[in-house]
Amino acid sequence: MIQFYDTMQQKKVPFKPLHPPKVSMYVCGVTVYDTCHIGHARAYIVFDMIKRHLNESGYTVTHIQNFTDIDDKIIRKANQESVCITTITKRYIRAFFDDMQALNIQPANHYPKATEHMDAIIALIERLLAIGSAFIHTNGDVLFSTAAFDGYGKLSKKVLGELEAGHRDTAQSIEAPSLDFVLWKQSKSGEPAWPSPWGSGRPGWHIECSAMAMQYLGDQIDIHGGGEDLVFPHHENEIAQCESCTGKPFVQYWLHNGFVTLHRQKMSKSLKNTITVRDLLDSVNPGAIRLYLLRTHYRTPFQFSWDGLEETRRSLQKLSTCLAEPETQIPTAAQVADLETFDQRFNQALNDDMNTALAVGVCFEVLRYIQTQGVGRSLVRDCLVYLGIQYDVERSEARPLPASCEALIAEREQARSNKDFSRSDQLRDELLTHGIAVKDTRNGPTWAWV
RNA sequence: GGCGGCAUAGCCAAGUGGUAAGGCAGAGGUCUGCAACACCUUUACCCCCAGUUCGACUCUGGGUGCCGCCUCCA
Repeated sequence: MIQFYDTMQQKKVPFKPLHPPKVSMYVCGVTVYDTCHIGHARAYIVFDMIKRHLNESGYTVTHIQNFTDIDDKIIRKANQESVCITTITKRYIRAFFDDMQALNIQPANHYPKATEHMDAIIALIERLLAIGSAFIHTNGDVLFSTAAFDGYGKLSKKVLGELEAGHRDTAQSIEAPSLDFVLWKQSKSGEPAWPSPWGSGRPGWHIECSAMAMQYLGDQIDIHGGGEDLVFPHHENEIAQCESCTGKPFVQYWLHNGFVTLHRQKMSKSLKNTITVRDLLDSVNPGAIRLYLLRTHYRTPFQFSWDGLEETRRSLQKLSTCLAEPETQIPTAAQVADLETFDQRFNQALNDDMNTALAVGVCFEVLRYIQTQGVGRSLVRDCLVYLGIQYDVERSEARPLPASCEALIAEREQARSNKDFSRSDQLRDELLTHGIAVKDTRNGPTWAWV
C-alpha cells in the first residue's frame, strides 16, 4: 500500500486515486526567466520519483507541468535585453529541458504555457465573476475575493483575521494588506497584453494553474505538487479559485517538497544564493546529483554542500565499481530469498511516502551482501535504474587514453616487472601530470582520469 | 505577532514503544614493491526538563535552538 503525507491533512494517508488505475498529477513548473538551480532539481526529481513509482506500481500517471511564461520578471528581463518576452521564455524553456534531461527526469505528458491558454483563463475568471467570487477593482484589475470563499486558509492553516493583522516583525503601523489577489491585470503601455472582457491585460499568476489543471486533468485531481513555498499563497489560491467554481474538492493529495538551503538559508533566485544545475553538472556526473538529493527524504530540509556532493560521488563510485564486475555465481535458493527480502524492503520504503533515503540505504546493504555472498548485482542495478541513477556514466563518457600515455603505462609495467620501482614511480608521476592515475591490480594496471 | 516544520555518532542521514539502517570521514587489518582502488573489522543510548508506561529516542506537556511561510519563489 502506498501512502503519502498530505499537506492538507498534515499526516500520512493511504493513496487511493479517484479513478484507478489512472492517476492525475499536476506539478507547478517554473517561471521561465532564469536557469534552474538545485532547489528546482530537487523538486522535479522528487515528483519524477513519485511518478516512476506509481507507474511501476500499476498506476498510469498523467503528469501535467506548466510553464509560467508571462510575469513581471520575464518582462523586466526582456526590457533589459531589449528583446520580446518569447526570446526570454524560449531560451529558459530550452535550458529547463536540457537540465531535466541531464538529470534523467522523465518528461511530463504536457507542459502547458500560460500564454497559450488565455481562453481557458478568461473563461475561468468569467465564471468567478458570475458567481460573485471575483470583482473588478477601481483600477480595472479583476480580483478574487478571498472573503467569498469559506475554506480560505485551509491548506496553509492560516486564519483570515490573523493574516490580515499579521505581518513580519515591524508591522504594527503598516496598513494591513488585502488578501484578495489578482486574476487579471491591466497592462501598462509597452507591456505584452491579451484582449479580454476587462480590457487588454494579462493573467495573474495563480489563475493559470487552476485553469490549466482543470482543462487537462478535470475538476478533481489526485496529486498536486510543488515546493513548500507554494503552499501559501499559490496553492491556497488555486483551491479558492477551483473550489469556488466547482464546489468539489480540487485535490486529493497535496504533496510538497522541502527546500534546499545553502549556508542555512533557503536557496532562491531572489536571495541570489543559487547554485545552478549546470554548475553541478560541470563538476560531477548526473547520477551523483540524483543520488545526493535522494539520500534525504523529500520533505526534510536539504542542506547543500559541495563536500556532501563529493561524498556522494565517492559512494556512487563504490557502487559503480562493484557493479562493473561480472557476477560469477548462481544464487542459491536461500540467497534468492534474501534478495527477494531486500527487494521488498526497497519497494516498501518507496511506498512509505517516497522514502528514497531508506531505499538508498537498502541498496548499500545489498552492496555489502554482494561482497560477502557474491550475488545480487542485478538487484542493485535494478534499484538504481528504478531511482533513475545512472551509475556508469563516468565510464561511458571517459575520454580514450592517448597513445603516448598508453606507451608510458606499458613502460611502467616493464619497469615494475624488472623491479625498477624508482623508474615506475617516476612514470606514475609523469602520467599524473597528464591527468591519468594508474592503479595496479591483480589483473594488471588500470587507469582513470583524475 | 500568527502558522508550519526540524533537532539522532566528527559530518550526512533513515528508523521503531522493548535496548539505534546506510553513506562519508577516522581507527585497526587484508591486498600492494609502495601507493591508490577494493575488501574485512570497528565507532551513538537519539537537544533539555517533567509526565504516561513494566519499558520511550520513539507518546503527552513545557522549554531551548534552528529553518520556512505570511511579498515573487521549487
